[in-house]
Amino acid sequence: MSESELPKTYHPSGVEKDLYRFWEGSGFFAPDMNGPGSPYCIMIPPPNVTGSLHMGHAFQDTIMDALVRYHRMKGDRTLWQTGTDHAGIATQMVVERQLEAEGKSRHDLGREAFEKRIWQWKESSGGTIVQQLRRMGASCDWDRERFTMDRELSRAVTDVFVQLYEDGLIYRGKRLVNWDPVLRTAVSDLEVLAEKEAGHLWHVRYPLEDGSGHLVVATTRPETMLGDTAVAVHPEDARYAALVGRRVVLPLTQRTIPIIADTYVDPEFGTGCVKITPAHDFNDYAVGERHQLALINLFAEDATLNDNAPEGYRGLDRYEARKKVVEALEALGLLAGIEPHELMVPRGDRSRAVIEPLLTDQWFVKAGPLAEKAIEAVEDGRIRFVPANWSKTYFEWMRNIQDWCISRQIWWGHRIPAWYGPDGHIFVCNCEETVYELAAEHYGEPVTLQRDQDVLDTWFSSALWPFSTLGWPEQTPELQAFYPTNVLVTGFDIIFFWVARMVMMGLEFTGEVPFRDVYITGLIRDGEGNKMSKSKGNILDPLDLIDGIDLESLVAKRTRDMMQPHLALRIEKATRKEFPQGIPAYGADALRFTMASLATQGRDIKFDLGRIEGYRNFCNKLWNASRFVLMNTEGQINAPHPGDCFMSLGDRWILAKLKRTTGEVTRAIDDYRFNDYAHHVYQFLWGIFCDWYLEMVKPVIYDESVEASYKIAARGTMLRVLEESLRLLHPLMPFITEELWHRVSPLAGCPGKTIMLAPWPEVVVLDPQEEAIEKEMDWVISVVTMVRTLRAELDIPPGKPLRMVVMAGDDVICRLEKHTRILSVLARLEGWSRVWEAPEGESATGVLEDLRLFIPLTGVMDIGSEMVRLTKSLEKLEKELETVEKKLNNPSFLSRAKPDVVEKERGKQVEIREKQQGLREALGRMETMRSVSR
RNA sequence: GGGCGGUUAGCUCAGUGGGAGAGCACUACCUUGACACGGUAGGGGUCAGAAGUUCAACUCUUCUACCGCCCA
Repeated sequence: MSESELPKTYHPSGVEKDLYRFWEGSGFFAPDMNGPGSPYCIMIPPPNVTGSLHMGHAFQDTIMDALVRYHRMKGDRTLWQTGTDHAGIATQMVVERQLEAEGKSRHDLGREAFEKRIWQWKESSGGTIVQQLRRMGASCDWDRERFTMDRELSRAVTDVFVQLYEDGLIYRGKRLVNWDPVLRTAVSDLEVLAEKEAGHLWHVRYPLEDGSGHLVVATTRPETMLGDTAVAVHPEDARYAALVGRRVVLPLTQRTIPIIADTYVDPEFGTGCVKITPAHDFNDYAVGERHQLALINLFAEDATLNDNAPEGYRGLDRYEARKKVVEALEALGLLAGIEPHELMVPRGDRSRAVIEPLLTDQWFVKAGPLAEKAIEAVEDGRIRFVPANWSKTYFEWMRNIQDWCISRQIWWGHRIPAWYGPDGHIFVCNCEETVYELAAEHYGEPVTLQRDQDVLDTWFSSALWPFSTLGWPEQTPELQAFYPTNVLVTGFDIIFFWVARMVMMGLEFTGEVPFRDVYITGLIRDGEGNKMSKSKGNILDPLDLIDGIDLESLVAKRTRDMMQPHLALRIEKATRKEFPQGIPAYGADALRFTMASLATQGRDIKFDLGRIEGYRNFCNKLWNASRFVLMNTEGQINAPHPGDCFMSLGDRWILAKLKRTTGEVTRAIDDYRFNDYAHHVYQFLWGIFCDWYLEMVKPVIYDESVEASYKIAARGTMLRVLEESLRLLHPLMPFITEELWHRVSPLAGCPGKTIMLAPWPEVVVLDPQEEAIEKEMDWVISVVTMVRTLRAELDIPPGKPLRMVVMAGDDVICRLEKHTRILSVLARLEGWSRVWEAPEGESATGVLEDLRLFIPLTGVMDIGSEMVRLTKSLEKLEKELETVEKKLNNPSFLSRAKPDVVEKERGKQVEIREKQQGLREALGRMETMRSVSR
């Protein structure tokens, strides 16, 4: 729709999808590898392939896209590398659930068929999130999309594993790890969430071996007592000092165990006497190591009791066993008491199962040496956290880093490149054929090898993402150009999981940091500040904000597939109350702008629907402003670069303001201050361009008596300013700016295929002349505002034209003469005349510096209300004067404060006094008038 | 227990060593030829509390209260 008029309201749904197709189809997202610009690269934190877009993604993707679009416009060779993560456990669970629905398990299929099935699933349903990303307007280079299980990336994973193994940084060992008994795999400590839950504290009597009495131990897990190998007390606990070194009989078993002293015990907690179960508790494990205690592993991999437990307990689930142990103790009279107790329960972040510390053979990355280099990189500033405070969190974790358990007992993921010989000898190799040769060499004859069944933690491959996606280990042109990348945008919740590990791996394998800046975003919460979660039913789907959704669909969506169906009713009720009309379609631009405007550093975000509505309105405002500009310029002569002599003060002023805004906006983006970016561009377009400039233009282009050259200059200016501000806004609101730019840019004399590749406006400092213009216009605006205020406060109909009488010096009169047209139109004045004394009759009075302004209102004015108004103003001024004079009467202030500050206060004093003077005179006249009329 | 952060207008939040800001909400008026998803004007805050540094503190320091997050 080129020549036809724009509709009165902006409808994002009508343009977004087409524009995105146009961009993607035209290849605008790809970097020009041979271009002259400096490289700029952002790696997307690869979303989980099973995932769908949530508010956190929408937030981070907005920021990344804004940065990328900005740099692309600046002429940088810009790459936004995208892709997805294979999400081992999550993906396996999705497909297993599908199988379950068919009445099958993955074991029925077998490993190979199961993996094939996952690939099939990935091809058909794995792309949800990348399609949703497109709806956000994300300008990633889709041609370079990667998946962590791609052959090239898998090769990088294997190479890294082999090298770390050869360098002694990966080892296999039997250690206590976090075990998920439902998924039956090890998980890393980061994948375990400790949650407060209600439980009990059982007090159990352990009889002394010599029958001379008993100790009472307190435990939250009585079933593990079957694996106790000691009882511990604090070495300085006088109550038990005499008992250390003696033995107790472990109830329900035939064993006796020692009483040991260890500072780990908190004498204040419980009885000050604790049981030590080294195979089932991380702290006890450490105690056991210090005291060379035996490890008795009680659990099978599904957390049922194994043969190390006494007969009668074997095969029981851990909670059944707990019940039975407690009953048995009670029967023996060994249960001293039970009290309610709140404890931290470790749960798997995927399965929600209670995690069990379990002794198993696993692969580990020795993190210490890697962490040292990673700490240095942040210390010496090669990597910078934004906000800087996050570096503390990073250091804290890095300095207390634990070895990383990287093996998982699942099927979906990168298979560990390790083989076992007949005698258990380990061969690690990046090539299956070579490993047999190695083994043959080792044993002196060909042997059969058993490949390790485990796969690697998904985060292992994610840690390589910044370079594996660019082709590493090959030295590709992409790797040369784009690594190290410029900035990583991510949430604080994965600093440990991902950021820290990327730094370690990046430094180890490329010798370089993976990124320069790490911009850490807050968490998006709901309007009340709660985390958004399915079970709370307070999730907002970014796509629903873009497209809108009716109430019934929203309710259905929020209550679908509930883990706890009883919550559904409550969620439905809350949803109906919060969104009685459903959610209107706000469009991607409004959502993005909202995200940016809320993106203040170092703070979580309560998502406020009022904001997105406001920014939808902003879109509409921009749309209509453009509509106005187009209506008045299409088919007209519009000088693209208007000759100076025909430009009005308004024209020069808006250009100066645009210049200032360009500087502010550019600085804001460079500093990752997206809220400032949003604010400045919003303020400029709405508060300055629409509210003042376009209103100033109207009299010029509508008034037939105005000479054509001035009209041309005004039209040219408004086109130029609109065109340039569309470019300033484009990184945040790509769709509407593109749509408008296609119409505006040809008229502005700078047509192009896309605003995406139009140049970013140049930052230039304002010259003194422009600053003077700003001041001049500020004054005009003050006069207009003063008249409007008088009109409003004295209840004069806004449409009624007024005559203004002024009393002022020649220079002010001269100024007024210069700006008569603007003043008359914007303040709705019929005209004005000069006087040398305040007019006699009834009139409203305003004072601006040395300008006295009177609006004669004979017979119309309510003298009483004018007196109230004047008195109020005077009271306010009196207070202001008081604070100013307090300072000026303080000798220390005069001597110690900076001269310009003192000068400023003096100026204020003069200004206030002038104004007081004028208002007092006016008040005096009112009083006279009132007494006369009586 | 250790670490980090927050407390500013009714709500959501910026801000800074020298005259308290925005958006939304609110009040009054307005179908003015871009826009009622609009216009004009306006009301509203002892900047959590206390002490200190300073000529000057919402801003810097210390303490207290409350709220939140991470780690143990």
